[in-house]
Amino acid sequence: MEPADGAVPSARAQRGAPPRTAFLLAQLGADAADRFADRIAALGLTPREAGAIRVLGRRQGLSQRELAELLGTVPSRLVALVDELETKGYVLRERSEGDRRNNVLTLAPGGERMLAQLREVAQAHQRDLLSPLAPDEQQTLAALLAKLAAASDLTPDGHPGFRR
Amino acid sequence: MEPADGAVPSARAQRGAPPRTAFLLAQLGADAADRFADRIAALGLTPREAGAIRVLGRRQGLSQRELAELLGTVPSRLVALVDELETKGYVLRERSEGDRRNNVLTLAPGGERMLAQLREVAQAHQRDLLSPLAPDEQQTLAALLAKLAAASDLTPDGHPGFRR
DNA sequence: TATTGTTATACTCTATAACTATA
DNA sequence: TATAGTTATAGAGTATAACAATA
Repeated sequence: MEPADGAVPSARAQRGAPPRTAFLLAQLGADAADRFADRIAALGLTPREAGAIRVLGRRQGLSQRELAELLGTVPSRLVALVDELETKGYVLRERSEGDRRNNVLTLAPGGERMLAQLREVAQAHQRDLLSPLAPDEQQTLAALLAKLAAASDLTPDGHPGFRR
Repeated sequence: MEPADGAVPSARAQRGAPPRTAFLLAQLGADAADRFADRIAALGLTPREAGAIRVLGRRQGLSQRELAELLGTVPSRLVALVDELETKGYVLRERSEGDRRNNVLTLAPGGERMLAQLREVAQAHQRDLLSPLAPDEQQTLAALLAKLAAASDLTPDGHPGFRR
């Protein structure tokens, strides 16, 4: 009862997934996050820092509260994070002119360069991660994961396993 | 090679997965782990406790060092964990007669009952998690994840996202 | 001397809530 | 009074290494 290798013998298409599939998903997801964390550690970044840079690359001018919301964290935790990114030259933090209580966060030139490096690292990471699968299998997996994500209420920017 | 439902236009089968697939895997895996943690919290268990019970259900008589190894953690962290499981009546901790330095860990009757409950919870969890997918899609996903897991060096008992 | 379980210490995270400055 | 950012404090979690018992 375990050919399950070639995938989807249509005879038992009714059955759904074998018992440990949700466990596997969690295990592989955590492993993927760990491996990505290792890669960006070589760039001197934590997963959270990388996440902040990635978000700011798409939406410049956020306030710290807005960024905290998008990252799924709390404003007070952003202080040290932005401090660090600022001293590293990746992020600019300026007082808003309209409402001087707000900070306006933008990517510094160094942040843009780091973002480009991050994209390359992410690409290499994904290539290695999915290399056991053939290209068409990779596309199938991507489509199925996208379907699951669409059905859940995960935000595109939201934290993945950014707990490290 | 079947068009796996709505996905995989075979014209671009060469291309592999779209850019954010590894990110999605990490995000969905973390979400799955969180949701499972919520469910077993209703049973009064942490993910780590559930993992220990699950492992002991398959391999009775482990020492604390062996269990630590299987769970991917450190012996000193097992002390409080086993203390808790013992007082809850799920695990028995006895001195080994052969080598009195070792503890022999087994599931108490209450632990067997809890294991049965855990299996039901895991089943419901997976059913809900994968419900956005049709049964044949679920099987396809399971096969692809299994292929990835086989290619990596993840142990069957190893910690998934058991960090909570 | 080496190993198992245990304990103790220090260190890192995190959450929570005060505090300031603006509005 | 309310809000954005900051700071402070306390709490949980973890790693590391010292320790006692046994081999």
